[in-house]
Amino acid sequence: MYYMSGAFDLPQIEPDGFERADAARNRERILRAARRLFEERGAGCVSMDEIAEAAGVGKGTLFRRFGSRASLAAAVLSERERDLQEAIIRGEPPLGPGASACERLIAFGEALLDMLDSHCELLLAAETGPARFEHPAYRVHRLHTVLLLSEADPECDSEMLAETLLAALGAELFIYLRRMRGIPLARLKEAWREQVRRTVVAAEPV
Amino acid sequence: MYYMSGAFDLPQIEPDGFERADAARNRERILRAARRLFEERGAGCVSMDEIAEAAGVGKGTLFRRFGSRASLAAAVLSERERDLQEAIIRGEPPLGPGASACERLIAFGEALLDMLDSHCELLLAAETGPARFEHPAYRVHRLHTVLLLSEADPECDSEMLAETLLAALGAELFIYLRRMRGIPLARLKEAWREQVRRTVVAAEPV
DNA sequence: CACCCAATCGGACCATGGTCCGGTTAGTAA
DNA sequence: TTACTAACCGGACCATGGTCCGATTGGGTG
Repeated sequence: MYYMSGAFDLPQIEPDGFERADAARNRERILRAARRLFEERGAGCVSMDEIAEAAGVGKGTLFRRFGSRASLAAAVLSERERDLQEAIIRGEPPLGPGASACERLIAFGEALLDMLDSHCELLLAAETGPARFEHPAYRVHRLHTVLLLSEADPECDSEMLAETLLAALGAELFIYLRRMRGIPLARLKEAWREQVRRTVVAAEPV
Repeated sequence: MYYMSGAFDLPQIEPDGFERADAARNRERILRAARRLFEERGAGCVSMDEIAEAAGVGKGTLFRRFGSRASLAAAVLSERERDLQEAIIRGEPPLGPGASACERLIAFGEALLDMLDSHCELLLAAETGPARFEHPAYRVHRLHTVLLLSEADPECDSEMLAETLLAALGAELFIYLRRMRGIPLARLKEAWREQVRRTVVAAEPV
């Protein structure tokens, strides 16, 4: 297992690990309200004011706890993200350990595409702003990809290749291809498989 | 030459090709003011109100002519874009016709990276919003990539591969890698070369 | 229980991208 | 030159993400 366990939580602003009772209560309220509204009406059609009101909380509180809209969306997604990370670290092959690096990378991308398929709006909301690439979730995806690429080809510039490969799994592109172009999920997956296969196979020829 | 000449202009809203004298004058004013302000202070630090004021024009006019901030940024970039398209269509190899598909694709990406290096903020501004992938400039880049990929490997799903390859040249990722991670332009170019080489070479082995 | 202070709360406030519509004007036709 | 109209103009207006700071309160301390 290459990762240090516990390093992948998706923390909010919890500097010292202590949280006052009212703060904790409000955080839960906000998350519940956000989850509900996002699901009911689509993440793109819910304003922060609405979430604050639905949570029975002031706007200031909302933003102090979660910092930004993107960050709130990420927090709402964190359960799903945790599941994915769990499957990557300790799950069955091909997503988890045991399969070849190429197979694992393909499975990882497909899992991400599945997640996009069911939560694309939320992911899109989470992917706005320059902090995107510094977010713990993205870091994990990147690290995972880098390690798999290095395993497949120790010579390659895995850090860069990981970055360019992951760019293909962005929510904006996904939504465009699926919604505006009507491309089926299966074709996106096939394209990912092909892309990974070519990127990796060129190093370790069949 | 695969493209129909003249199809690559980056038109604003010019429904019937006629433009009243005052309208034309204002459009020029706006473009000049935008170009100047963007250059002076960076595209990220100029608001639409400021541009309107600098152009001596009302906000309504600004938005009617250019539709959105992204669109205005694209319009300001259109000269550069036109040069690039010219070089692709009629320029010297390896960017223009005459080189192999792989070489041309590499040269194309490097040209785009150069453009990003000198106008990343403007490109970032132009790449916001869902209309991004429908913009004439992006369409041209996509078409060019698709055709080169098909040429290199007629069997591949060139439409999808083009989309995923181009995702690696997005302004957001570029800015993150260069500014926050401090990665030199040369390394980004090398990564692009490698990515293209692997994608294409897997089809037509050396 | 009384006190205290740091953390928290919440709503007024701000900046900005984008919309709307009543008033104005460029071009045309007589 | 005049009259007419479609297009254009511009600034008031709106929605929304995000900030600020005075008032409040949780919870440890004596």
